[in-house]
Amino acid sequence: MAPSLNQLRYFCELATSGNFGRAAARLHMSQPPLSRQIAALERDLGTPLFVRTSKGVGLTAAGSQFLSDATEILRLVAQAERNAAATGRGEAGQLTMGFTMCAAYSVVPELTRRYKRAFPNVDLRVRELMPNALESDLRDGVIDIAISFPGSDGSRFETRPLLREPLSLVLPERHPLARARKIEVKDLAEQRFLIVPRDQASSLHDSIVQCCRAAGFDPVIGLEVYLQQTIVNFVAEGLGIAFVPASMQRSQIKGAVFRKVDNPPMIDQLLYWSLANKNPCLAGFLALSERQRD
Amino acid sequence: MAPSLNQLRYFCELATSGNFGRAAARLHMSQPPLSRQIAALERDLGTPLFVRTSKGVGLTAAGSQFLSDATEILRLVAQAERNAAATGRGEAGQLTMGFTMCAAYSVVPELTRRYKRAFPNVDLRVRELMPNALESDLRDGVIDIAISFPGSDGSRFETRPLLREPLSLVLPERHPLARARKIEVKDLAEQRFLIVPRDQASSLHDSIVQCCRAAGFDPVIGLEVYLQQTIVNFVAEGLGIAFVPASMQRSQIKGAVFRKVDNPPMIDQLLYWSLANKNPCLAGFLALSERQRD
DNA sequence: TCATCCTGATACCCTGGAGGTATGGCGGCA
DNA sequence: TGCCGCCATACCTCCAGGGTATCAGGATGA
Repeated sequence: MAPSLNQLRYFCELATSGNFGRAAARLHMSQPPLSRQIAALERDLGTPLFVRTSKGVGLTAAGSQFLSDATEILRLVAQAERNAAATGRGEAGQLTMGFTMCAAYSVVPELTRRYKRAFPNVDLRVRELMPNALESDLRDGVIDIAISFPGSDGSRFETRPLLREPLSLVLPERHPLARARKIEVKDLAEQRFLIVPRDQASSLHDSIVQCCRAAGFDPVIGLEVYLQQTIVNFVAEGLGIAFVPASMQRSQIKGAVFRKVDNPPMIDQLLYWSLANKNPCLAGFLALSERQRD
Repeated sequence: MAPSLNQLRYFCELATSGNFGRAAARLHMSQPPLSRQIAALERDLGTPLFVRTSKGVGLTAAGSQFLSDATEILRLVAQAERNAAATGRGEAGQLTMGFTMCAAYSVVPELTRRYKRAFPNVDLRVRELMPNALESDLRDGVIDIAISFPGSDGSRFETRPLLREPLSLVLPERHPLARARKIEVKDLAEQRFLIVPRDQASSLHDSIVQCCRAAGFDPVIGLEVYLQQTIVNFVAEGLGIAFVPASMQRSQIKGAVFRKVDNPPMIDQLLYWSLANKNPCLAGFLALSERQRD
């Protein structure tokens, strides 16, 4: 017969009290059942834990060994209770956030900082992913939250707008337009654009194309590039010009300059999550991201 | 209400089985009480641990957290049971052995080697002590076992003879007698003896003095020295000659040579222990030291 | 579409074990 | 020697935890 947790508690109290009567009082019970429980424990373990004398009890060698083990067990049980409760409330556990690289420059840093402060015991993990990978990872539960542009089909997920930011024009530093005091979209009609492929980030692609059309021309696509970061690098190398999220300016790339334009294309950063996701940490994150919006 | 160990067992089995019916079968119980116990556990912890579907159960985030904690707790409980039982049988725990330095050269190495092999889980500690300190340390429980010469008053303790060994004569290497083919005790009548004080090790002291008297002279005491090891060092320095346990030869001291003599003084190494000592490891040690004698 | 079969939950019963009180036996102490 | 404090034992009570029977709901296949 295995020991019960109550027996461990009784044992620890008796070991520290050194006397059945006092231990029983502290345990809010009478002395005889305590005697019996300790006797049963010793019988189950197959060895005496206490030496009984006329003025109390002392630990045997097996008793001291068992005292340290039992204390540790009771500590862990209390810990496990707290852990489970905290995890259930979303105050502990693990939360994985996926985002496209360029979101990392705008909302993600501030959001993670605030979340870590509000939920210090949650293990927050971040993953940088290609925009089209976010959807499958979100569905499969690889990530709990995605931060990205409006996608091809986000209808399966819940969304919340996080940020609406203008796109900035990025030019090679020796480009003639880099010296202009003011740039309008129609000035770009003859330029070669670097742009993300439509199947990767339709909203970003479409936003740029429609902005050009509103200015009276169809943009000339020089090269299709997946990552915003790479686009900026390629612009710096003189491969063309591009519209990228304004927050990309924070990445200091030598050879590329950023310029504002009138009526620029706009892009939304959205928060995606799945209602099927039962991670309790999710609720805390959503509450926090909502507060940020206010 | 705190969880019970049974609830932890039920929880772990259910978490691995993934289904109430199968888990109940493996636990040799019926399904309804299992359902109730799990429900009670969840109520006590204040958070659901499982998501129930029509084809089984899955863990929530709190559930996975609790699974790892509960598994660890159950492992520790089993471990604690084994520990206590082993300690009770003297197969684990701690045993402290005290001995005089010169015993370290004869019986102690072999004894410790055999004990460690027979009881690998006992933490065997050794202490080198002055002969007269052994008695008080044994009485106070600082050491469980003492190995020493017959003392002034060992009557309070149990004893068992371990070894009876002759004393060897130790001489400075340039001493005239060092070249003699044969040495008798009476040849030493004019020599200055280094000897342990009588209050430190009466039997060793008396054995030497009586051996000399049997050869017809009272030994000339040149210097009284506490430790056998120091005696050998002082002989090497030319301060006198001495009788020391033959096993001291293993300590290679430059400048000292050992010689056998006819009818040398003999000395016993005794094992001392106290009946009041309840350390379960003691019995194993005694059984083992008895077998060695055979 | 409905019967069937799986799932887990609920209602009710019954027994064993844990706690309570009263008391016994024993050693230390005045 | 009688008293006091210690722990163990005897006996009672009650409820927690297990059992059986059954319900409720979703999947599945004829």
